[in-house]
Amino acid sequence: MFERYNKVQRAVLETTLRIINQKELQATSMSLIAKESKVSTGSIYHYFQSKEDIINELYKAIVTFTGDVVMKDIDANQPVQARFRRVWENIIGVSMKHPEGFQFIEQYSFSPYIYEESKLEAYKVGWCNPVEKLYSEAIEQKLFIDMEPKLLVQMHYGSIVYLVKADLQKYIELTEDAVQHVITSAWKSVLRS
Amino acid sequence: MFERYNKVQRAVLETTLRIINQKELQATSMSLIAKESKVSTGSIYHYFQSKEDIINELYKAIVTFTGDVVMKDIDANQPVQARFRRVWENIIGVSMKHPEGFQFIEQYSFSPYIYEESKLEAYKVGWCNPVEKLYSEAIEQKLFIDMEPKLLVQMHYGSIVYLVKADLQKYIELTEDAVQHVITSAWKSVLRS
Amino acid sequence: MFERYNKVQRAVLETTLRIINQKELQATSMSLIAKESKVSTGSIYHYFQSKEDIINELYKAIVTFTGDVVMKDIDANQPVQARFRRVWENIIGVSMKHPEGFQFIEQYSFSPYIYEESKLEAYKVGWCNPVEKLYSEAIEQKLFIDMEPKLLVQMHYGSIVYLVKADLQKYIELTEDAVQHVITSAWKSVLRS
Amino acid sequence: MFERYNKVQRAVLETTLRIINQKELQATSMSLIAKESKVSTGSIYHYFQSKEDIINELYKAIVTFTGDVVMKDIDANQPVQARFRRVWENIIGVSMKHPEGFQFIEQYSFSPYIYEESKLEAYKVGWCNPVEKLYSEAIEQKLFIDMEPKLLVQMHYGSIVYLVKADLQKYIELTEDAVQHVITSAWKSVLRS
DNA sequence: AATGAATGAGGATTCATTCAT
DNA sequence: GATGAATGAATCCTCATTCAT
Repeated sequence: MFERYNKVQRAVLETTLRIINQKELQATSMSLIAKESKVSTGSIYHYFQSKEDIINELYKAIVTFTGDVVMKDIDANQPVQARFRRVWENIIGVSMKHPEGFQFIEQYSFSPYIYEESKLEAYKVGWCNPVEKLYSEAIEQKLFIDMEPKLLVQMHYGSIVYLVKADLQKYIELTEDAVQHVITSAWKSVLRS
Repeated sequence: MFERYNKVQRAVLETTLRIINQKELQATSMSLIAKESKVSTGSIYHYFQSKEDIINELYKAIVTFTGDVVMKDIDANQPVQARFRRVWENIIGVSMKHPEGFQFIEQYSFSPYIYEESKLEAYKVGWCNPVEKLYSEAIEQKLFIDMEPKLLVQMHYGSIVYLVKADLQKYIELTEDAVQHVITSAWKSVLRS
Repeated sequence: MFERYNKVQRAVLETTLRIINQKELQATSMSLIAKESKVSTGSIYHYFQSKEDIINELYKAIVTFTGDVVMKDIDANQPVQARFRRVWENIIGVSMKHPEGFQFIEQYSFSPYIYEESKLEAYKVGWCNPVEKLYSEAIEQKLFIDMEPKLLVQMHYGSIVYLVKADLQKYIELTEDAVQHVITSAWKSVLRS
Repeated sequence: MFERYNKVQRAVLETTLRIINQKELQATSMSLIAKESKVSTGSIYHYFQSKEDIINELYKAIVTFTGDVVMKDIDANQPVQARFRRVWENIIGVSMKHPEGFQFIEQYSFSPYIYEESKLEAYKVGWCNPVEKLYSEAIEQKLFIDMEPKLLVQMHYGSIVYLVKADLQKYIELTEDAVQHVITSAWKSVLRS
């Protein structure tokens, strides 16, 4: 997840992600990060400008990683439906495989702690934009109802987020079978006629 | 929203909700709450056990209020589809009418700051349980696909949350027309056949 | 010296003045001030906005106090020479009687730690302005050479400062007799002819 | 100013002097010195024992330099008055030509940061001692009043310091003409009769 | 009941100094 | 000799909580 970073940065980012999921942002003190990552506070400040900087770097790294995973095996020559299934399978897959990353993004993507600039950068490298284009294509092909693609993507992503969250909280169990049903539901929900 | 509380408690809860939405949990200090609510810290601690207690009380109050509003005009004699529409209309309506309450619940419902006990209590008085029952009914009537009602409700609520959030962030515009389409989509997504 | 302040503020200001003279600004930490003044850091920050604020308050308090003492017994009806002697006697007197105040002003009146605003306020309440007026009077009466009064006052004050400093450092001994000679020297230095 | 030092030491001393004048001692960090002087912290610590050591070396270098400049063209055969004028002209001249050096000495000559040992060494190579001897000579010749030469020199140096400071702060303007008047004043102030 | 001054542990951050390369 | 990454004690300051009035 943090391949592009050096050893120290990676230790800090991994530790921060872990602690922030266990505890909370306000309980995630620099001294705790230092202790758990076995990197002195001084060194942390050598590699990061501030606590905010760590959080933002974490945010960008996770969004970039997720975007890559989600779009990796999407073949533009395949029919829309196949790509639709694959994209959502990938999003669900990466979310469940990396619950800490998923929860972090969930909790902090609307927080003032994340700079507007980070969000813009994230939008460029994330899966959101390509998926919106896929929806546009489906609308043009008269497959999907004629609504704002952004809106439809948010609607479907919201479903996914809440299902994965509920699964992580053990409120429901999101089996492989359920995942397939859910994607089918999403497909049906926006189908024309 | 806070009718069941006395004057002082109401002032504190209202102020806390306002500040926490403008700023953040960590920037919402007791002294700021005291100053803005014109209640001394001493008095705050007379009516609430701790800062956590205020947050939890807020959580329970909002969930209760929302549950009441959502279920108020639901008539068990009406057909499932009518109740389905009305429920989601109400949920969207109350969320958009009380954005601070909505955002607060969104941000803190998964936070360790909210005690497990508060969440259980919220479940009892919130709209979640009755809506799950409505879905059960629809499944029994062979209207809806045969999946765990909890799962379906989460799925639909996730859609709603993300659309309302996107609207509040001015990322999309959730018009009255769009709301109707969205509810139709939700209905279609779980319809049998 | 700090009559206009309350008990806590006085303890903090007195302690800060003492430490800053013994040590230095950079060695005068808030925790040391707290420990020595027996006021908790929290309380210090209740009465002062910041460390800078303490230093600036100290500055203004000392300048005000010194200004009052210096100008207290100056009678505008007395001849220029009598007032001249009395003013410089007072300045030397208060400087030697309150060496910590004197040294503090000496060390920090040119420091960026003292806000421009504090300096302006100090100028209004200090002895500098009235003494410059006395010099103007002496120049108008053709007693003193025709030079900028500000310049002459600086010149004389510099002498005094260095003599008091040298005395405090035990480099010289500034006896009562020496003081009288020094004032006579200052008088002679600017006398016309 | 730093001819007796090697290239690295010179870079460090020059940079430190510049920064310390712009900012302050506490804002003059080793890392800043390293960055601005383009000498690594490791190298700085190879040539200097500590930060204090740099400051003390700076102090000694400036005092030595100033002493040399002030006494360079003083001819013991000239009459006392000529030497008196020349000495003070030189002191004012070097102070105004090297304001950073002047301000540094001013600020730190009474600071605990400067070791007692540095001050003693400075006394040996500075202009203070020779000028005191000049004053002794004048007293012996019954030219000057019979007071401690050290005291008189401090008195006159104080005047100069305050005038130069006031000029640097743009509080007054110390023209060439004013300088001559000031020296005349100093001369008159200690003249017998 | 109400007040708000007082507390001090804990927060983020800096910086003189060391040391492996 | 030269480098600059690493260290961690110490910095200023905040804030949840208490308690005398």
